[in-house]
Amino acid sequence: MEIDIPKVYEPQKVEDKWYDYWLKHNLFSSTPRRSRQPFSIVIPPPNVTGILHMGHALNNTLQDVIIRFRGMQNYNTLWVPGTDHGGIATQNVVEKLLLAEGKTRHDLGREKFLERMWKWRKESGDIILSQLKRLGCSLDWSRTRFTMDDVCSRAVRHAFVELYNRGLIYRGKRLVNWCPRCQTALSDIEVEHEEEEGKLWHIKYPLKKPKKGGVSFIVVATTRPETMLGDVAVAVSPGDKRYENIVGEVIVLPIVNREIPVIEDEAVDPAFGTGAVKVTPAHDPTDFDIGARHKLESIVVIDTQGKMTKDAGSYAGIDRYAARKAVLGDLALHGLLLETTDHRHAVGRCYRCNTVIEPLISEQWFLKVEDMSRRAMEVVEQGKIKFYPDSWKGPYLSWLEKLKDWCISRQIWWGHRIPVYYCGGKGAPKKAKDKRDSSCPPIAAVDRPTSCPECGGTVIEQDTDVLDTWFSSALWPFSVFGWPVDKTGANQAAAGAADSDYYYPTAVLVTGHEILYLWVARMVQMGLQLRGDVPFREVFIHGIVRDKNGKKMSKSLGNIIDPLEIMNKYGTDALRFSLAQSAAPGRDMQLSDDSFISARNFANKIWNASRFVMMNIKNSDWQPGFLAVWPLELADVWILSQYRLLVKDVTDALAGYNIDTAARLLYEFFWSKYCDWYIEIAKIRLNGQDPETRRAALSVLLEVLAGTLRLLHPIMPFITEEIWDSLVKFKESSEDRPVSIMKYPWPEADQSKVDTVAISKMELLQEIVTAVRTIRSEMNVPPGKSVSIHLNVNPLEQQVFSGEGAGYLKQLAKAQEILVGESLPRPAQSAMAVVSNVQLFVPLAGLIDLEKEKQRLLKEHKNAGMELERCKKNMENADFMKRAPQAEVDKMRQRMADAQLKIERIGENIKFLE
RNA sequence: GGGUAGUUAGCUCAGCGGAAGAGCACUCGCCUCACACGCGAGUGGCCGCAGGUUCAAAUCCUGCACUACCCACCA
Repeated sequence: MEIDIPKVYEPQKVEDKWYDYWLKHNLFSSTPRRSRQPFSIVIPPPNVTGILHMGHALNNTLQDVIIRFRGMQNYNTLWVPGTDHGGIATQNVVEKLLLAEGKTRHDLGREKFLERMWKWRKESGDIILSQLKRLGCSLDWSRTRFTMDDVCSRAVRHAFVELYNRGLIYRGKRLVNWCPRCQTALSDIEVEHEEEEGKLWHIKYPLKKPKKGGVSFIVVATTRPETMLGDVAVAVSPGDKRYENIVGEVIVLPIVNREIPVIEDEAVDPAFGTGAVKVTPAHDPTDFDIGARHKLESIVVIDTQGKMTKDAGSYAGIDRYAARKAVLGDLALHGLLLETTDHRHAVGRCYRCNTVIEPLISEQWFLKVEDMSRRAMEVVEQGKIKFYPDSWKGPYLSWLEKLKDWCISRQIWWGHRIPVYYCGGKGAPKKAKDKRDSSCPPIAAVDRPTSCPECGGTVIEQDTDVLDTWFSSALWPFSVFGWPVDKTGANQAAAGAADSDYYYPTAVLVTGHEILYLWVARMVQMGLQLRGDVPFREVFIHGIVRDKNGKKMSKSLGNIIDPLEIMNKYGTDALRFSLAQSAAPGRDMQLSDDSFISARNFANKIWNASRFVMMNIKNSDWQPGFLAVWPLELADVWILSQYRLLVKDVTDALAGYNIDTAARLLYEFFWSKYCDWYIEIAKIRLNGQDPETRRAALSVLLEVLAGTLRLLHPIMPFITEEIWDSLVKFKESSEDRPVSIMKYPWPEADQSKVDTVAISKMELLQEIVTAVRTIRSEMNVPPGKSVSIHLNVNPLEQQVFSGEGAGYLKQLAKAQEILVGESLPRPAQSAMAVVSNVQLFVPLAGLIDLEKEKQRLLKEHKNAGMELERCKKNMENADFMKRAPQAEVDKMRQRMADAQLKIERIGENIKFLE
C-alpha cells in the first residue's frame, strides 16, 4: 500500500499554515447583517503587561470553542479582541523600571511619565494577542481595541458625564482604602483580606473624675494602638451592665491628654475584648460610622505616606509601625498597658502590591450603586441573564445586595483622567492655586471646555485623578462597538446596521470566577444604566487552573506551566483538548503533563484513523460524490446510530457550556467505537473482493469520519482542518466548495433513525468477542492462531450469528469457524463462557490449562451467584414487585434468568472438568 | 463569623435514583498490512463518616469531619 502521509501527526508543521490561511480568507471577520442572527463575544481583555498563562489559554480556548461552534451553526459570529490598560498594575511595572534607574515618577513629572508609559505599552504592547493567534483563536483582528484608545476613551468620558449628570457620580470626603505604597485610593473589592496572627492590646483609659465606687478607668482592647492618638470617644454596647455608670463620663486620653466622652453605640459587640472600644473615626471604617452617628470630630493622625501627622504630637513624622511601638512603650511606662493577647484577625492588603491598607479620610469620586445594583439583581432574578453553572447566581446576588458606593477615583497617572474641570475664577491669575476652591461649580464634559460657562473665565484645569481601571472595563461590551458616537460606525455594512446595535447585547461572557464581582457585576450595572439592556445574555463561569498539587499557578510559587511550551511540545490541539476536557463548569482543574500526553495521543489517533480511511479510498475505485446508497449491514447501521446519538449529545453539551462533556463524548465515540470496532469490522469488506460492499464500507467510514471531524473542529481546529483539506476532495469534486471545514454546516442528525435493535445486536456480538478474547488471553493462545467458536443460542436469536455477525466474530476474535446451534455438545478440551443467554465453547486441544480454566469458571460462577442473589432479593420483595416500574421488573426478571442460566451452564462445565 | 464547591480505583476525574466507569499507572500477551503517541486481556473501589427518605441511594435530604475558594468594619 502506498503511504504518503506521515505515521505521526506533526502539529508544528501545520498550525501556522492554517492560521495564516484562515486570516487570508477573512474567516474571522464579521459584518452586521440584519438577515442573520448575531452571536457575539467580547474577550475579557488581558492586561497589556500580560503574557499568555494557562488561565488565559483556558479562557480563550473555551471562547473559541463556542464561537466556532456557533459559526458552524450559521450564526453571524463575532469575537472582539483587545487589551486593558491595567491601571495600577501597569503603572507599577513601569515605576519599577524607573526605580532601577534611581528615579521616581515624580522626578519625571506627569507628562514625561505618561510618555514613558505609552512607550512601554507600545513595546510590550500586545504580545499576548499574538500569543492568542498561536492558540488558534478566531478573533476578528480588524476590531482590536485597547481600553485607552480613542474609541474606548471617548466612551469612558461619555459614560462619566452621563452618570454625573444623572446624579450618580459625586465627590465626597469619606473614609477610603488607601495604599501607602501605590499612593492611591482603592475600591473595597481591591482590598484583599488575609487572616494573620496579630496582638490584642488592652489599654487603661483613666476617667477624669473617678466614681464613688472606686472605678477610675475603663479598659479598651485594640489591634492598632497607634491610632489611639486620634481617638475621640470610647464606645460601649447600649445597655451593657458593666458600663452603665460610666456612660456619659469623660475620659482623659492618655499621652494626648484630650478629654473624650464615653458613648453607647450598637456597633459594639459586648462579647468581644472588654466590651469597650476606642473610637478613631479617621482611621477605621466602623469608627467612622460611629463618629458620624454621634457627630464626633475626626482627627487624622496618619498621613498618605503611612507616617504620623502633626496631630500625633511627639510622634509626628515617624512611620505608623514605629509609632505603634513607641506608643506601646509610653503606655507601658505609665502602667496603662494591661494585657497583650494573641489575636487572629483579617488584615486588608492592596491587591496589586500587598501593602497593608490604611483607611484614610480623603476626598474622592464615588458612584452611587444602590439603584444600579437593584437593577443588576433584577435581570438575573428574572432570568434575563443566565449563569452557567447556576450556582454562581447566589454569590452574585448577595454581593450586589451588600455593595456600597464605588470609589472610582485613583491618585495615579496611568488611566483615564477624570473629565471634570475646575474654573480658576474670573480674572484669576494665570494659574489657579487650588482649582477646587473656585466659586464656580465643577464642569463635567466629554471634551475640554474652552471657558467656564458660569463666569467665562478661561483658566481651566482638569481634575488630576484618573478613573479606576475597572470603570473602563465595565463599559467594554459596548465601548468596543463605538458607543455612543459610532452608531453608524466604520464597520457598518451597506445593508446592515450599526455595530453597537447589532452586536449588543453580546451572547455570552466567558470568564473565571475570580472577577465575577470586580468585572462581571459592574458590566451588568453599566450596561443597564447606559445602554438600557443587559451586556450579555449568558455568563459562562469556568474554574481556575491549578497545578498537579492543587495549588493556584503563580509566578511566585514557580509552578507555572507555560502554555507556549505545551503547544511546542504536544501541539496546540492537544493543549486545547486537554483544557476543554478539564473544564467542568464551575470547577477548578488540576493539570499535569499526563493530560497533555493523553490529548496528544488522541490527536494522533484521529490522524491515523483518517490516514487509514484515505489510504483505502485511494486504493479503490472511489469517486467523489459517492454516497451511502449501497446495502448497509449491521455494523454500518450500528455506527451510524451511534454517530446520530453523538451529534445530538455533543450539540446539547456545547450549547449548555458543558465543553468537558462534549470533549469526552467525542473521545469516547471516536476511539472506543469508531476505531476499536467499526474500522476493524470495515476491514473485512475493505480487504474483500466485492467492489460494491467495499464502497459501502468506505462511504460509511467517510461519512462518519467527516461528521466527527466537524464536531471536533471547535475544540481541535488545526488537525481537523488539516485532515479535512485532504478528505473533502474525496467527498466533493466541485472546485468551488467552501474554503474551510468551519464553513461547512454543523452536523444534524435525525434521532428517529437511531436503530436500537442494531445497537443491542452489536453489543451482544461485542460481548462475545470480548469473551473469546479473554479466553484466548488467559489460555495463552498464540495471537496468530485461529480458533473455533461453538455457540448455543436460542433459535429466535440465531440469525445474529449467521452472515455478517459470524464474519465479525471471525475477524475480531480470530476464529476460522463458527458453529451455531441450540444445544451443541461441549467439545473435549474446551474453554467456555456464558454471555447473556448465549453459551460459547472454544475448543483448545493441547492448549488448555484445565486447572486454570476451572479457576476462571469458579470465579465466574461465584459472580453469577452473587448476581442471582441480588436479583432474587428484589424479585421476592413484594414492595419491589408492587412499586417499581414494570420496565424495571422486566429487566430484573431478565437479569435473573440470565444469571440462572449462567450458573447452570458454568456449573455443568466445572463438573465436567473434575 | 457567613457562603459556595469538593471528598468515587495508586493518580487525575466522569457518573448524580434502578447491575461501580474512563484516562494514566500497574500485571500479562502482542511491532496483527491506520496508529507502539499503538492493539488485546487483566488486577484494583465499605463511592469521606453517621443518620434519614425510598421497593431501590455513590446518586435525594439532614447532620458531622476534613479540603479548597469566596465574602465579612468584632475593635
